Amino acid sequence: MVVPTYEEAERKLRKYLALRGLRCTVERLAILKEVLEHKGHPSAEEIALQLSSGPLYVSRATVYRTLDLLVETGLLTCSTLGESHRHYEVHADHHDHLICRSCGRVIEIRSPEMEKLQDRICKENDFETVSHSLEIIGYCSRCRNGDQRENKGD
Amino acid sequence: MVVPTYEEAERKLRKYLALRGLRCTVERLAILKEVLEHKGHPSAEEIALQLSSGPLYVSRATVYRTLDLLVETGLLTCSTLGESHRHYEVHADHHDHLICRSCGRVIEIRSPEMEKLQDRICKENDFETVSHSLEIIGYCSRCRNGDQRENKGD
DNA sequence: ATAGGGGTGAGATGGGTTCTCATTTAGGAG
DNA sequence: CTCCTAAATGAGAACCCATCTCACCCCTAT
Repeated sequence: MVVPTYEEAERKLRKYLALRGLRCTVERLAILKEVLEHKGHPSAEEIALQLSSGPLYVSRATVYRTLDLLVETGLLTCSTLGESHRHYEVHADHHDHLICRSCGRVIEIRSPEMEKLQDRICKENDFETVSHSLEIIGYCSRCRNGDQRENKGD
Repeated sequence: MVVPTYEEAERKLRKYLALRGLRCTVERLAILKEVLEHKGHPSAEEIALQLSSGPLYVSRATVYRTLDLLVETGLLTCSTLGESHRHYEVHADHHDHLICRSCGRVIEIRSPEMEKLQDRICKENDFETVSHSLEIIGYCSRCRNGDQRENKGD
């Protein structure tokens, strides 16, 4: 829905970099494009792997540095999805995650009520939100109904 | 509030272990006690460090194994608090965390409405909850009012 | 006391991430 | 267009957190 096109994202990135005297490199653009095109919640590793099958080699160090940068710009968001490493995704409309412990499926949920409630809680605590993440770990409908086949949609 | 005393916790642990033919060792009790006495959200590292200044040496491996065990028993809960490693705390009434990006302070919040809303979302998605965690990253009132001194209550 | 299995410590191992530093390169000044 | 400089990259080491392996220890039941 509010997922930005690559062009919009690139424009935003260029602006962010220019304002800070940082450079817009082919590596940064390639990484941005890779995440935008990835359907799912890729890890840094996955992005690096994907890129390695493309025409431009990008080192691991650069992938990590750039993902951090893209999170700072607000173009991406980062969450752990119940695992020990980070997953990235395009920052569109905020949503939360239901994570199935059995098959690994990640269900995205959007709840305006949840957002409103969180805003209220922050106001009550005089707290200024930068980001927030709600992760619910459990078992999805498919797995609860005995359909145990692994279908990692990630 | 519903924080168990050490005696209650020990009793619960002994019961859990006995039921499964596992042993109640001095190391396990020492780690349990250490977490109960820690005001905050210690990491495995911190627990190990704390113990090392006590009379009983406990290896890192045992600290990690035992913390896992204590989470399984339900005596502790585990969350990342926006960092890359785990933090543990006594499992009392469920609560969520506001984490200050500036000073590291962790504010615990309890919201029955939030719990209810989460239950509803899970029901709507035919999802069975095992655990859930809401973490809000931002800036706390103290830091927003220019009081930048670090006061890691952790 | 003895066997058997759970528990521990030491250290290796592993995955994910960050750091260091020499080299390359973007991008503005001339 | 060329130069210059600071920013960015790549290679690999280093790091941190966590787990695994395995020899040894020690309960507990027989």
